[in-house]
Amino acid sequence: MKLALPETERNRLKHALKSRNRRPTRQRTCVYGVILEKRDHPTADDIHLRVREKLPSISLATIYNCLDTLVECELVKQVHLDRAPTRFCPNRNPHAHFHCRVTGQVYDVNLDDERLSIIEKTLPDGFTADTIELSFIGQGPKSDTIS
Amino acid sequence: MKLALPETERNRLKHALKSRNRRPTRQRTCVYGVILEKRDHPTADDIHLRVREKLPSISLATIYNCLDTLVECELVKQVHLDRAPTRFCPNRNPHAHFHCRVTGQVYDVNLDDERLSIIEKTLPDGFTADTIELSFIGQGPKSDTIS
DNA sequence: ACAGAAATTAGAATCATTCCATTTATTTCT
DNA sequence: AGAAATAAATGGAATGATTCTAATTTCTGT
Repeated sequence: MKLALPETERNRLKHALKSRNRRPTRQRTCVYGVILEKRDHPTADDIHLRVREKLPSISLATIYNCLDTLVECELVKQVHLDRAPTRFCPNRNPHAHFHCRVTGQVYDVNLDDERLSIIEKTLPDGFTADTIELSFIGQGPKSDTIS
Repeated sequence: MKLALPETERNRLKHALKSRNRRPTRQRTCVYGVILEKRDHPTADDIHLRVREKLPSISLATIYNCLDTLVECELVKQVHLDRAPTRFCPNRNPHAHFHCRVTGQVYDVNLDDERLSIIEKTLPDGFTADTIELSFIGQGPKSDTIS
């Protein structure tokens, strides 16, 4: 069973888990590997399908459990778009998301410190945010129509 | 049955509906009134409870229908926080949301044009957004602890 | 190898939301 | 105004992502 998880990432996972007294199980490693492999913001279901190619008997509940753990460990972020199924993203840098109405694709949009601090300054006195979620909805570049 | 919906708002509703060939029903008027009355970002369920004080036999399905219509008419915006129940907001100006972890309260945060355009410029070429969603999660001012 | 703790599993339960078929209200036409 | 046509409201069933539960399996430390 090849997990194809690069050394760096495998170590990151191990350390993040160990520091929280969680075990690096086959399932967790594989779920993390799948998320890193194709960074297209898959849903839990997508991930389930992909992981099953490597661990055919893994259950959806386990996928959810693993994802919860990875999110706790801050290795993976959840992406919420309306009330559509949660998507998962291994990009650990500050970034926004762009949702294309036409293709349904989700893109990461890098957020530089400059802009980030401008956005933060929007908050009135007395408010402190530990998380900022920014998303754009519109038309992406691959959605050009022919007509 | 007092609907307590100010003239301006009542007209806004009528016009918005008429322009889309939708009818200004008692239920729609009342739902809109309730949302304007207490701007605390209620859920569909909250709204159901409040509207029932005026229209005791209104069904939850109708609340959802009315809300859909109001959203279509751009009189009301949906606010999504993780996968928690959708909340509704009659603030039609560009604004962000702040979610307090401690109290669960949701606040509107005004977004000036300046900042808005800076945020928009984050998008790479080829992307055009018609909607921007910005939310902050953290501690609000009323959540001070005593300890 | 053993005891205790942590993870995985299948399936049931939850719950916001949507769908459906029917009834009721509103508008339009004459 | 009254009838026909259209839109909306209604209750209940259905959906579907996610969470929970109880039982089994797998680790870890001794």
